[in-house]
Amino acid sequence: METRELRYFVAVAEELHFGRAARRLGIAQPPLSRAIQQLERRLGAVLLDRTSRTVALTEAGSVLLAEGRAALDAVDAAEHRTRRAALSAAGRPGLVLVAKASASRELLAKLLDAYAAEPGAVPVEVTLCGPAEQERLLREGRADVALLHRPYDSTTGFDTEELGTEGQVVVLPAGHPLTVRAHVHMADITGLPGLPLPRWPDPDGTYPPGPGPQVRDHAQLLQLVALGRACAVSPESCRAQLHGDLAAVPVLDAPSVTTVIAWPPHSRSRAVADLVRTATRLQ
Amino acid sequence: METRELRYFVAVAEELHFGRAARRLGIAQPPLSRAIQQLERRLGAVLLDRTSRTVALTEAGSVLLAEGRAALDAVDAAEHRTRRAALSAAGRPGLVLVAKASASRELLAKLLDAYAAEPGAVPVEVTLCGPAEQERLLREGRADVALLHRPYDSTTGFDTEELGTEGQVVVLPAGHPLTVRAHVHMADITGLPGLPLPRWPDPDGTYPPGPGPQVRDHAQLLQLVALGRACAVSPESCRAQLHGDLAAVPVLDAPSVTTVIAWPPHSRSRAVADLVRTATRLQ
DNA sequence: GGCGACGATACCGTCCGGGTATCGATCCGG
DNA sequence: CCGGATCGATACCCGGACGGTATCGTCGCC
Repeated sequence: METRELRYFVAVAEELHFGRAARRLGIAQPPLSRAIQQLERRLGAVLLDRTSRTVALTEAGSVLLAEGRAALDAVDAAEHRTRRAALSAAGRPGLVLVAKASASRELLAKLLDAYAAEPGAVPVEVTLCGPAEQERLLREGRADVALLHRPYDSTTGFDTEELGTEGQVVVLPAGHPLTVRAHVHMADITGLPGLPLPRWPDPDGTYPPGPGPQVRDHAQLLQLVALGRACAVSPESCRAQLHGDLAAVPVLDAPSVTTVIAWPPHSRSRAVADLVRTATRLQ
Repeated sequence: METRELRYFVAVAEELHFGRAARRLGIAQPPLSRAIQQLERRLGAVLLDRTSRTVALTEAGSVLLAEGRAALDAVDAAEHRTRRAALSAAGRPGLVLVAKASASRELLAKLLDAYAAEPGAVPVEVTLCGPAEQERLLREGRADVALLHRPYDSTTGFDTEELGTEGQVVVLPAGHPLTVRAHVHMADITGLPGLPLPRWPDPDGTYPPGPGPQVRDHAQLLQLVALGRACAVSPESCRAQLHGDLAAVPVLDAPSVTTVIAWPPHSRSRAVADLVRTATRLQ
């Protein structure tokens, strides 16, 4: 199977419309129809049920959609990592580490300092981004390592090492009645009048339906909490980032959050291995 | 990047010889040279240092070799899984489970029975193979789930659930002086006169140098032990497979072995999920 | 210094991927 | 019930990319 065929199929499977898919791919519709037919013939499988009005995925088709996306990601990753390897041979950027903007600044600083002190350390570029984006960057080979937070981030398909576990706190506007409590339970804060929990985007960038404000990152969220429009359940370490308008109370029954360092398997890079080793030795 | 280019590059990178690589690919040498040049131009990276006498991988080249192999595996996997999905829609084979021939028959039987009793269970085909082969089958999409043994098998890039941990025993010919002991340590059995530990093949099928007989599977190994030509350190559960000529003694300081069930990430199959859930509920 | 091995280059034919035009089927409005 | 619109499939044509053969340039080696 050629990646071209895969790209074509994925486009059609996502659009469920040959015309739109062809436009997205920048080709005409007839060659696309032909390519899909050829692919089906070669695989000996019907991938799409099509009438002249509708296109639907078959069982085999949805398997190929999922697997094909992963395969295309792997090919893209190979390309990006090769380019990056060529550049870093010619000079600068050694490693790209991606972390959520809300990640513990303390842990990150400690890690970078400790690694920089290692013999043979290479320059580390830090990319901060919203949640869910990290996974994509790592999968596509635009980053070498990521700091992820289980159970919120999926570590599926990556190698990981645990760096530490912490409980969670609820972040509230200063002066909220609950802030006098030594601790609370989840039941105390779900459905708090006027302070809904926020909605985070799904991996595809859309928001699940329901109440609560839509947020993209932690700074936005804290802003909303300070404005009295939301409350937030976050790892304890976020307390270091709270200012006077905000208060935090431990939530006893919230799932604890594990910070992990994650990297793509097949990574043969000594730099990644060194960084991971440094990270695991931190505590 | 097209998979054709990747396949070409991987062939050259493995052979380090354009002529041989071309023969392996079934094409002539000039088109291969051209294809590699094109790839290098498109990537903007030198992948191979070549003189008219030698070919060597650059840094970027070895990155592309590792990443490219993984990407090609992913593409092959997509193809195989799609074919299998199309077949299973048309009838039989539901899941392929791959286990080492030496795996605990007891656990395997329990798992298969329990899963078969689940509502909506599909037929499970069991493939037994030597160690290291499982990883390949799973990665290439020829199998859906595997029973692996940490730390011997690499679970890199797979999702896993632990099924249980057990200690190890040393398997000796019946009547050997050590068999009267209640337990031993590793130091007692390394360098045992006339009873070396065997050598297992590396993932590429070759054997590491050193003393000790070469073995491919557990049955071979037990045969050798019974013949008094080797001793073996194995998980406790192998005791169920020992006959009169063999004896087992616990090894206190051998690393304990964890049996895990592993499956490829992106697996959206309900059958795999059911089987895994069944497995984790076993104990 | 000449021979042999090997990768690069030159040149050519063919097949395949992509384009335009059109068909056939289905849905929808009147 | 009919005509237009929409959408995927088919027919046909063209250009470029891929593969093959012949040959060159270079390097190592006897």
